[in-house]
Amino acid sequence: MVTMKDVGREAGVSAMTVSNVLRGNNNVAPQTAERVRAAADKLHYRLNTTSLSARSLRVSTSRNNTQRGTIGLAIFELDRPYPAQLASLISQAAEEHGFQTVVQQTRISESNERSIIERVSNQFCDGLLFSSSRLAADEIEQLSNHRPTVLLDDDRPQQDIDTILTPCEQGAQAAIEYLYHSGRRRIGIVGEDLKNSEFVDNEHDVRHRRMTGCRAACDKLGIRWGDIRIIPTQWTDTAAREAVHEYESTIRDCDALFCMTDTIAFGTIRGLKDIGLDVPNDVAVMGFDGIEMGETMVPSLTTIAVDIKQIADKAVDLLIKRINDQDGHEALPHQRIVADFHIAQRESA
Amino acid sequence: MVTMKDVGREAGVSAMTVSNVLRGNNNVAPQTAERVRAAADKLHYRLNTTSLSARSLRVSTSRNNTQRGTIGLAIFELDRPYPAQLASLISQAAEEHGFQTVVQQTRISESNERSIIERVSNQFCDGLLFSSSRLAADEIEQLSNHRPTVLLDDDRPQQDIDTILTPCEQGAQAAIEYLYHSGRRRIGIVGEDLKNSEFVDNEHDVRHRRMTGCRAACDKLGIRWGDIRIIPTQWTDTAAREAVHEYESTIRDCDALFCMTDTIAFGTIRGLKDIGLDVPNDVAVMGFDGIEMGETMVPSLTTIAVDIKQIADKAVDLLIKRINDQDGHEALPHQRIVADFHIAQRESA
DNA sequence: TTGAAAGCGCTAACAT
DNA sequence: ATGTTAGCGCTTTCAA
Repeated sequence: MVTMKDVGREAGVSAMTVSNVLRGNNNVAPQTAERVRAAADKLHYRLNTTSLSARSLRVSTSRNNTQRGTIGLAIFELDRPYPAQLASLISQAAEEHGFQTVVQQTRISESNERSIIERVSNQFCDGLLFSSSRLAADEIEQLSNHRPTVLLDDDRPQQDIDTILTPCEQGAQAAIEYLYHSGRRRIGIVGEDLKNSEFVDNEHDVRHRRMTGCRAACDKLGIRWGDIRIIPTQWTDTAAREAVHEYESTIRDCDALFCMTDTIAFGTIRGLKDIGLDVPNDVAVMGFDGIEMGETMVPSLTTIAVDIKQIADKAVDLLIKRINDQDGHEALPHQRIVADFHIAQRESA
Repeated sequence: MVTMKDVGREAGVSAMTVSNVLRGNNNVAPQTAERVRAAADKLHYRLNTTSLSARSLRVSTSRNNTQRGTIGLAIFELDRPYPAQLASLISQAAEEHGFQTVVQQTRISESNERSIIERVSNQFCDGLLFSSSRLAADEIEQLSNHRPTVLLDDDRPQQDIDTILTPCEQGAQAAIEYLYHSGRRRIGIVGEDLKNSEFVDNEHDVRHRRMTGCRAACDKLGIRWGDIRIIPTQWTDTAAREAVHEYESTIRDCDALFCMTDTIAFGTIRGLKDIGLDVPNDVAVMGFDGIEMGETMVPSLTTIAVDIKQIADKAVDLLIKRINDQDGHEALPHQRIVADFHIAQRESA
């Protein structure tokens, strides 16, 4: 690495003069400055910014105004539409505040999450955004050395921490009611995943919360919960498609299916086509999330369209507030925000 | 800011002992270590990594044994299937080598890319993966302080740098030939984007390379290039759908459409449905990329299925080799690798 | 098992 | 106009 000392030696001046020249201080003789610039150029000198910050921590000079922060986002999957869209929107929201976002994939593994915090977030992020974390809030608190943190869709009752939630109960309830009011009476739910109980470790899980909404709808509408058909599947399109095949007889008994995510709905519609059922004539299909793809697909997807941009914006706003108020002067109480949604009424239901 | 000195004072030891405890060096008495940890916790101590790197620039010894590396991936969009899948696979490949991946979205903006390198990658990444970069290789080289870098899908002829490419020419040629050999004679191409020429600044652009493949196929098959219909559109599903509407008369003149990406094909199929054309009976549709969604959609998408996993694996392998051989002892020549593909023959063509 | 000293690259403050 | 000194928070080295 080429240092200012090296450049100084080449130009026959001290490192200090090099520093002055390179920062445009006008207390250097023009011809000296020219010599220094030539030397820097020749040696391919680059300012080492890390050493800069060591000083600027205390000094907080002009340079600190330009240097903005970094947000770490830990998300369970990068290659599914919902988390991908969320990550993209968060990245943009942060950018508008002058923050850079670094995204990391957890694959819903605790050890991955630990590694992310310890090896990356902890090293250089000013704040953390954790989507569907497996870690308890106090462990995050510990591992992250008390960095500002906002959780996404983690509704476990924990000690003070900010969290932003998708409207699981409300949305699921609205979906069932929508199907019912459009005249459907033999309703099925695709997406409970009892086989995969390792991921369902508490009743505050997204899955459970959506199920709770379904039950609430049934109670309200006077449907016996036992009459609802449940089609279990993992939360991917291919698994959902296979589930439709596997549970064909159950499916054929339904005139409407509520899928716990849009991705599941996507696979479900494909599965229905495979077994010769028409959407929405034979079976109405409804999703949950409101991913962009739902509008383009054939048939277009009626769904609980969560305001994903709102989630991104609020998460970033809140996190940046926490970052700027590290010492808790303002003592904003910890928030629990539930995002808005609307029913995107399209072709599939 | 709380420093090691502060923690040391609290625990009644020197800063050095604090450093040893916090890095897990086992040359500290257990009860002393415990006291130090308690003090650090109490004071909410945070390691200041900026000062770290100043030293480790030169030293890079023990840190590297225990701590594995970090790869920075800069990618143009997070919420489109192809880049999302690529990012996910790269992240997994890196994980298998014990590397953590941090993903950042460039939105194809030069200033974003600069900011990513300067503010993040440069600070703590051992190597960089740049997908469809707008920056010239030598600028990356400069900005990154000569960190190991592998480019993805950037075929500009540049001074020595590794690059991994999608098989644009070969794949596009194969697509046109496939359509021709299945009996289609009125072929259209969806996805040239002449309006958006700011992004087409050189003939080594992915767009141009795919077009080149199409021309090669025409030459080989004896089709006059002028007979090929071109439907311009931006590379998103919604834009493609609108393009179908806008160019309806051109479209109705076609019996086959080659779309420059799967996402475009997705929107195109929707657009065709809108104007009452059946896929594949009225119009065959073929895509390019091989994203997973293509298999599930209705109709399932015949496409040039690029071996995305291969791209991810090779990129990560190569980058890690470069990282481990920083001083160029082995002098592996710079690579230009073109990924494999196959034709995924499905319903749409 | 512990800590003192030196120094990483850079710059503010103070000489010369 | 130029250079010297000191010190940012941390770690390596080496002495106690």
